[in-house]
Parts: sequence; C-alpha cells; structure tokens
Amino acid sequence: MGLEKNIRDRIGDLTAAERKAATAMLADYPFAGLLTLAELSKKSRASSPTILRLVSKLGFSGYGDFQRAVIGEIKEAYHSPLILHDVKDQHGIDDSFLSDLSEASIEAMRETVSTTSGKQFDAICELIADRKRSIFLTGGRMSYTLAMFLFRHLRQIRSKVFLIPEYEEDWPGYLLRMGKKDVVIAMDFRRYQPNMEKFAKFAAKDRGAKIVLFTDKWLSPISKYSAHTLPVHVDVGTPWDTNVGLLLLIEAVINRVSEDDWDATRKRIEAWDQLRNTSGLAIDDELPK
Amino acid sequence: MGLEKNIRDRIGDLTAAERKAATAMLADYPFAGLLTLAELSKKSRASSPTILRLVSKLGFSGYGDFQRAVIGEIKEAYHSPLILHDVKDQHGIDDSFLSDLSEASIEAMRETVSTTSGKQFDAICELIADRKRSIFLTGGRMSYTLAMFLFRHLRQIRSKVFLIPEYEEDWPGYLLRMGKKDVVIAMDFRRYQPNMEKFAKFAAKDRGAKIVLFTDKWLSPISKYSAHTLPVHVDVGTPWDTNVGLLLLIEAVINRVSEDDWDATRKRIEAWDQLRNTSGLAIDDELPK
DNA sequence: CGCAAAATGAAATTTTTTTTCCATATTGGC
DNA sequence: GCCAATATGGAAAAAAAATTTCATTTTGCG
Repeated sequence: MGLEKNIRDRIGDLTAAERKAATAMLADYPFAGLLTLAELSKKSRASSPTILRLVSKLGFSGYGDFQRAVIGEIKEAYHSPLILHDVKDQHGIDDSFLSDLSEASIEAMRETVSTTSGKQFDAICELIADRKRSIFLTGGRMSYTLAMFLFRHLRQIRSKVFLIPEYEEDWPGYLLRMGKKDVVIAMDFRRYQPNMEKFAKFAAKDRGAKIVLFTDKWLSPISKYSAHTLPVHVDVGTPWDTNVGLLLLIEAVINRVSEDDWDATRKRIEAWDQLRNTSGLAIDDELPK
Repeated sequence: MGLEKNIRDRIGDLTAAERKAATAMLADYPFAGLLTLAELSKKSRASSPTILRLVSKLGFSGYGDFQRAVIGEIKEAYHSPLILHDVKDQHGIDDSFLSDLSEASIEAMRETVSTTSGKQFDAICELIADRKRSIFLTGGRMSYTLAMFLFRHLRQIRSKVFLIPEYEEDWPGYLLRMGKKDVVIAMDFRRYQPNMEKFAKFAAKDRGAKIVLFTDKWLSPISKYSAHTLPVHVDVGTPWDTNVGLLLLIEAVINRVSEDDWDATRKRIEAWDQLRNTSGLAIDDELPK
C-alpha cells in the first residue's frame, strides 16, 4: 500500500542510476517528491530521464502523477495521528462505533474552528445582528434543515428574518424585495444544487445583497458571489459527511447575535412561551415594502 | 510567524477577489498551497493574477517563493502534528469565543456518548432499519428541524418514512395509520410542548406504536410512553442549549442504518441525483393503507 | 448619477518543467 | 577483448506553469 514501502521493496530490481534516485527520494521522504524533476535530478545526481523511468517502473504515468500520490500520502499522514487519543471501551466493545464516530466528529469540529477566522466570524455576526438589514436564509437539500434551525432561532432574536421556501416558484417574491443592505445566509454542501447558484447569483448581482456562505472545503459555486465564505470540515471517514461543525458555527452565531440585545431576546422568548400552548405555528413577519 | 495566521490577520485588508483566494487557501490549508497557480485559481474562482497579487501582498516574491514557504511549513508540522491542533492561541485572543464554545460542545458530545448504551443504540438502529416498519418523525419547535434532517436522510435509505406535519389539524391522518409494528421517532427538549405529549400518548396507547425518544437529561414527559429514551447532554454554559450531541446521535443512526443495505442506499442516492436538476421537491411516499 | 480610482481577469508573453529522442556509455556473456 | 543488450544522460521538443500587460468591470465618492 504505502508508496515508501513500494520503493523499498523494488529497490533491488532497479538499475544503478535509478537506485540513486530512489535513495534520494527515501532519504527525504516524502518531501523529496515535492521537488521539481530537475531539482530532484540534481539532488540525486541522476538525470531526469532516469527519474522518469524510475517513476514509471513504480507504476505512475508521469512525474505529475507521482507527485499527486506523494501529496496524497503527506495529507493522510498529516491528519491521521490525531484519532489516536480514543475514549474507547468505556463500557465495553460494542460502543466503539459511537465513540469512534464521536472522536472523528470532534476532530471535524476542532478543524472547523481552527480554520475559521475570528475576525470574519465577528464581521458576520455583526451583519446578522444589524436590525436595519433583513436576513434571508436558504440551503441545499440537507443543509436546508439546518438553515431552518438557524431561522427559528434568529426569529426569536430579531425581526425581519425570512426563510426562502424550497419551492422555486416562490423565490421571486423574496428576491424582488431584497436590497443592497440585506443579507442572504446560504448553506451549500457537496452535491451543490444548480438552482441554489442561480438564486445566489440573482441575489448578489441583481439585488446587491450580501451573501454569507456556509460550505465545505471544496467550496460551493456560490462562493463566486459571497461576501463571506465559511468553510466547514465535514469529513469523518464515513459515507455520509458530518454537519456537527456547521451546527457549532450556527449555534455560535445564535449566541453571539443574541448577546447583542439580550433583554429584547428574553422578552421575545417569554412572549413566545405564552403563545406556545395555543398554536405551534410561527407568526410570520410581513415581507417588507 | 505562521503563514496561516499571517493570512488570517490580513484577510480583512484584502480585496474581495483576493479574499476568495485566501479563503480557499485556508479551507484546505496547507495543501491548497501545493496546487499549481491555475489549479488554485480554479478552486478559489479567482483569476491567477489575483492570486499572484495576494501572494505578493503576503510578502512573497512570486508563486514559487510562496510554495516553498508552504512546503517548509508542511515539513515542520509533519514531525509534530499535535501543535497544529492545539486550537486555542492559534490565532490569538479574539477567537477564544469560538474555541471555548467548541470545547464546551465537545464536552457535551463526549458526555452524550458516554451515557449512551451501545446496546440500546444498536436496538434502536435495528428498529429503524427494519423495512417492515413505517417510521414517523416529529419534534418540538427547535428539534423539529433536526427531526427533518433525519427524515430527509432516512428517505434516501428506505421507504415508508414520514414526517409528521407541525400543524396539529394534520395529525389524525398520520396517527390513524400507525400500527403496532411502527416506530415514532420523537425529539423533545426543554420547554416541552404539551401537544407533543398528547401526540405521543395517542401514538403509544391507542395505536401501539413504539416510540424512540431523543430528549435532554430532564427527560421529556414523553418518556412515559417511549420504548427507548436517549438522553442528550445539552449544556454548554450559554443561554442557549447545544444540539451537537443530538446531531451526533442522528448522524450515527444514519450511518448505522445505511450500512445495513448500502447498495440499495447508493442506488437511491444516485436516482435522486438524477432528479435533482429537474426539481427540488421530494417525491413523497404515499401514506400506507 | 457620473466620474475617477481601484480591482479584476482574459489573453499574450516569458519562464520553467516535463517528456521524448537519440547518441554515448556501461555491463555481462562468451 | 568483442559484441549485443541494457543503461544513461544531453539536449531538443513539447507541455505546462508563472508572470505581465492591459482592457473591462466594479466600487466608492462627490
């Protein structure tokens, strides 16, 4: 499996000059693989064609192909040593699935926080806290539910907060009421939906709204139009990506924005509580204008 | 000192397109720095000259110079991976709000996992994976959105999954179709809503459905009627409770249940992807009977 | 609203890197 | 020691990448 082991195993079959190249490679593995062909050639005192022949013997189609593999290995090694400090076996073997997933999710959360700039986060919260701006929320198929989570909380904190309906025919009514001061909070994760981009484009270009985008590290196409982009780490090594990092950021926003005028928020929550027995339905703000 | 911190600190002074490039860089730091200029340009959706201008603002004499610095950082970090993940102090004091909240949320997740019995979790997943049973989901005001999150995922995994509408008048149609074999997944957290209890009571007593309850440590009144109760830790010392523990369990359920018949799930997801361009709307299963 | 200044990216240019070709060198068998 | 097979690297060609130029777009301001 490992590229390094692969080289070591085959080093006996190589020709003299190829072995020189392989040795240089191993001497500073894996970083020698990041050098250019000419640099590695100089370092190993083997000509570039020799290195190319070596690389092809190792099963790569070219130097670029080889370099991509090296980068992949560096990436892997860079991330993996962390899932070591496990809390496994606290109550027996059968829990390891849950605790493994938990540790991986924790890692994703930590990475999300560590790649989020505090300054940018503050700027975003300030935008959202600004009562003069209307806030519009939307999201992709799955993240829509988390957008809705944020929506329902923001509703308790301030007015002029709107959830864009999922049904596309309803969009114009919202889009046409957006202005330059307004904010669109969009959540868009892998398998980006084309109509989300269309929506964002119109909101940003035609209406001049500011877009705050929550996305993954592959960056949704909406990032073209967004004023702020917050990349969230979603990988936990399972077939489904995790959203705990996103939820963490959402809850951080809720806390930060409500701090801003806690008294008003408390009053709203109390008023809400009074109503909660009579009806589960939200009292909708009218759209402005 | 650190290149990453350097970028973060200056991100405010950058122009819009430069910020896009910087965000892409940070989203997959430090590996995005190993890409070629053209690749990074594509990924960040900023033109190459823009990236070059960014790189020069950061104090490098060219893209190559910058890449050498990135490689240097990777090399350094490679041998001490832990330093990188010491989230606090990594980018200064102003981030402490986010990282404090993150650590508190992590604690809540860990506690949730450590108080969840693996056996019970498995039993719940088995119930949900059983294709013969219909699954009905519901939740309180805020947790309803997370119930919806689970709903949309379960929909991709199996059939006969239904989301109870929030509007009370619609409930009878669902309640009357529930049978003894069926499962209600209820999420109910502090400030329990009385009508949720009414719903659960009817589902359990009159219809004989099995209730799986996600709640907080104060235990929703629904626990009287539930076959399984999973208490989630929600306290993070802020005015708002956290839901990361709940989301973790939900995602664990999704992973576990989809494992059960991954081939079928994959096919469903692919079929879904085919449709995703034509309409954002779900194709609703008919209610049974 | 219009204008100047700043920002941006398309495309041309330059530089670097990879790949190919082939002449020369080396090796091992006889 | 000679020959054929194999290995090697110099250098040209091809490809790719980085950089520069400059026209167009966007932004901020009066």
